[in-house]
Amino acid sequence: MPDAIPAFKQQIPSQNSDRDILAETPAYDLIELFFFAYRDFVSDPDRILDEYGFGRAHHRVLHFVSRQPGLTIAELLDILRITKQSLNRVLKELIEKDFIESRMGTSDRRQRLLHATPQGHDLALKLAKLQTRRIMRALSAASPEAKAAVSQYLLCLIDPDDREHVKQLVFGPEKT
Amino acid sequence: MPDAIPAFKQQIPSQNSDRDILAETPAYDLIELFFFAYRDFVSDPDRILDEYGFGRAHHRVLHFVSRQPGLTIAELLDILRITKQSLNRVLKELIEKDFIESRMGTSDRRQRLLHATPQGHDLALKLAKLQTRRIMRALSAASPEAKAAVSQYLLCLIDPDDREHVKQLVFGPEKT
DNA sequence: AATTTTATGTCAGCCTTGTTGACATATCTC
DNA sequence: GAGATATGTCAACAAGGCTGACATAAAATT
Repeated sequence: MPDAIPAFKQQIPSQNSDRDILAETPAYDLIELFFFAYRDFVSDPDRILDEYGFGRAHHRVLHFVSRQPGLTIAELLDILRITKQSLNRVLKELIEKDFIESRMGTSDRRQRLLHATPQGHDLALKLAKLQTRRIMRALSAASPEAKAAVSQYLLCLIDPDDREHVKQLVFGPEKT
Repeated sequence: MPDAIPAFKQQIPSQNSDRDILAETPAYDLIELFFFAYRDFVSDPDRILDEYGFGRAHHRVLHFVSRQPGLTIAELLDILRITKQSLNRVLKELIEKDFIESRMGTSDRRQRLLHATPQGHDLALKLAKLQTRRIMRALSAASPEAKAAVSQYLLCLIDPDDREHVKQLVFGPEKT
């Protein structure tokens, strides 16, 4: 992946006080904007999920299953970072209500390969479009390079150990 | 599709495909990156809060009270968008453990003006610095204009009705 | 002065979604 | 065949949301 242009990458090392201030002065603006943005970002889906008797936990599961047909339980647990008991509760409801189906693995028959049903895909898409509308509105108010900057920023907020994994999930397998 | 006002029904036909793609193709990358980034962003404070017997809810309350000494209950409820009962549960604990103190309002004695104690400010600052470290790491991997782009983006993700309010909270009262 | 509205506090109970621990089953691997 | 692995399930608990009802003091209105 393309690194930042070296000339822009570094700070001015001449003044230690600058570095200290950067390290020690809290970035209240970005901390708080992140909170408010996330608060509103998840509120759109919430309203619709309510109509189906689902919550945010159902949304996360449905989203990733819809995006990656054939996802296994273990992979899903790794993405969501919750316990299998927590996952199972919401997954069971999604299966019972016919939004997700669970097929036995072919190569390893212990695994469950999760797939969204047509109904499941519809709901997932509906919710994704809602959030996309909000995103597009925000991007359209910004510069053309904003999207790349925002993606890069969000990616680097993620724990370094996970970054490659997330990149694969989000942008698909590398073509190398 | 139901009737629309004819003149507004469609844009210039030549650009319809562009607009449709923008409106209809989900921005999966930004949706998912936002999820993963938020997941890790809140995980740093979580570890420390645990040592104090606090959770995320306590963090939010302490953060905004520490940032805005003299905040009232009503203002805090408006920021957090939770019920007073939910707020009261965590606020009571923060007051009992001497991280926040509640003073009677001077002009309106029904109000409670919330202030962080020295201990409260210390913890709030510690957590903010932790998150700032993550933010700075992410910004340093990006272009110099990234910070402005990210701020702008996050701000525009917020509900339009709230945007001015949040701007005031985050950037302070305008000098006009 | 009496009434109404507002800001806050509190009790009681419920829901969602996270947790831990223990145990069961089928299947794969060695 | 033995052990490891992927998943399912039961039970209990905790955090942090919610609603509804009711209480109090102080401000605002009439």
